[in-house]
Amino acid sequence: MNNLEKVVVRIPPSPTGYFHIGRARTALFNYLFARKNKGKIVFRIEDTDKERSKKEYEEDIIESLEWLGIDYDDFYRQSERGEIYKKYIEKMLDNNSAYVAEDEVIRFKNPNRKIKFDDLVRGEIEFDTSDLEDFIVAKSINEPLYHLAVVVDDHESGVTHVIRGDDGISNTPRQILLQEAVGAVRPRYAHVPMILAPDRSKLSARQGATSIRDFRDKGYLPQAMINYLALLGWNPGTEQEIFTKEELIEQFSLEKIQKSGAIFDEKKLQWVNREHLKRLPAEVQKERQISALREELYIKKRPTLDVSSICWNDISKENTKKYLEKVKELVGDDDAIMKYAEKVGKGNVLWPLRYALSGLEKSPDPFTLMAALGKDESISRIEKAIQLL
RNA sequence: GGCCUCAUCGUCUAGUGGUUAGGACACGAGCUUCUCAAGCUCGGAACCGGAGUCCGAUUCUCCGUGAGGUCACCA
Repeated sequence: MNNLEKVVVRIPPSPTGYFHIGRARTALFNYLFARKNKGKIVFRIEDTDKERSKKEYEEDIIESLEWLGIDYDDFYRQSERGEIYKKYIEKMLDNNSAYVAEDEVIRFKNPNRKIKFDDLVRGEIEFDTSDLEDFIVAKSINEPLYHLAVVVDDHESGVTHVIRGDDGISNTPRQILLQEAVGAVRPRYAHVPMILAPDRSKLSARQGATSIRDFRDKGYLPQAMINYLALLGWNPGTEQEIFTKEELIEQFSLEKIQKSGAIFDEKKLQWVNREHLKRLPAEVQKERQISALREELYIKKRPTLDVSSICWNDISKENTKKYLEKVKELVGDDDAIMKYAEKVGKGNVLWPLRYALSGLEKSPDPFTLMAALGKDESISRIEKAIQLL
């Protein structure tokens, strides 16, 4: 790449399913690379297959990209570009690089030669295309197939870098052949490894959450999602693990992309998410925590308390009862409760209070619990504990 | 099966022709009167195998093995 060339990348999903994390990560790498190099991003919907393409999926892809914060500069659908493909098919028929076979489909005339290309993440890769048959480029003059549509669109959009999943490696020689047949410039290729399921098999919907919307629905932060996705198969060469989007753009480079596939680990995603949560303003954190808490079982349904767990350490039942009665009167005034707790011993008051509210040895702090439960329910739970004592 | 690609802790990874092979997540242990599903400290845990090159290979080469991808009128 020389300095005069403007980088153009593409994000080309096919609307045949919900936007999954593998495609999202490839989209992210394209995004980071383009933004880092002040380039352009073309977002195109590959919907040449009319049977399998659905509007619902297209909408999901658009929403998911927006949620992740991956924006783009140009947008189009292949289904709206029939005239353009037609022009190229005619050209190929004219220059004899394609022909109409007996079965009426349009086939590419394979020149059967060796194709070598320099992959930006894997180095030199060579194929012998005599292993391939005369593959079909269009069902008819008005119905182009994948390989042709990709080559034409990349050419027309001036794409300079094709950054895609490594399942595209074996498609590359075919596409290079087509580029030569229609007189298109060959873009630079970068094949990134795939995201794998825990058993190292291909990720599929059967293995649980795999689409971006699943993670959005679970409450993950978009900034945590792109942070974690970026780290799967790429690293900055330093020990930094938590990044803002701007930092990712700043530090991204294709050279640091890994060659082998990576297993998606939700545990680590959870950790990255917590780290991003900590960086949010305190009020926002509190609000999020409270609304997440309301979904918890022990908040929805009153827990059963174990009498022996109510008192803190060796504090007597009588004293604990006294503390809880005082706190009961103060519910609604967190500062007053805290002041009281500091006066008579924080653990003496806060442990039984927290336990009365949650019924758990470990839980969020009592003030957050009260906020999630509301004043009335908090008071009844405290009363219940007092009764037991 | 043909072709292509890949191979460091359980997972994500750093790294080098000579290192106590580093970090993070997860896991285990311990500590902590409690705004405790947290925090802190400590710990166990890896260079797929075999040849070759070399004074010396985890690192370079070759061969195995394993894994993945791809071989559609899908993309």
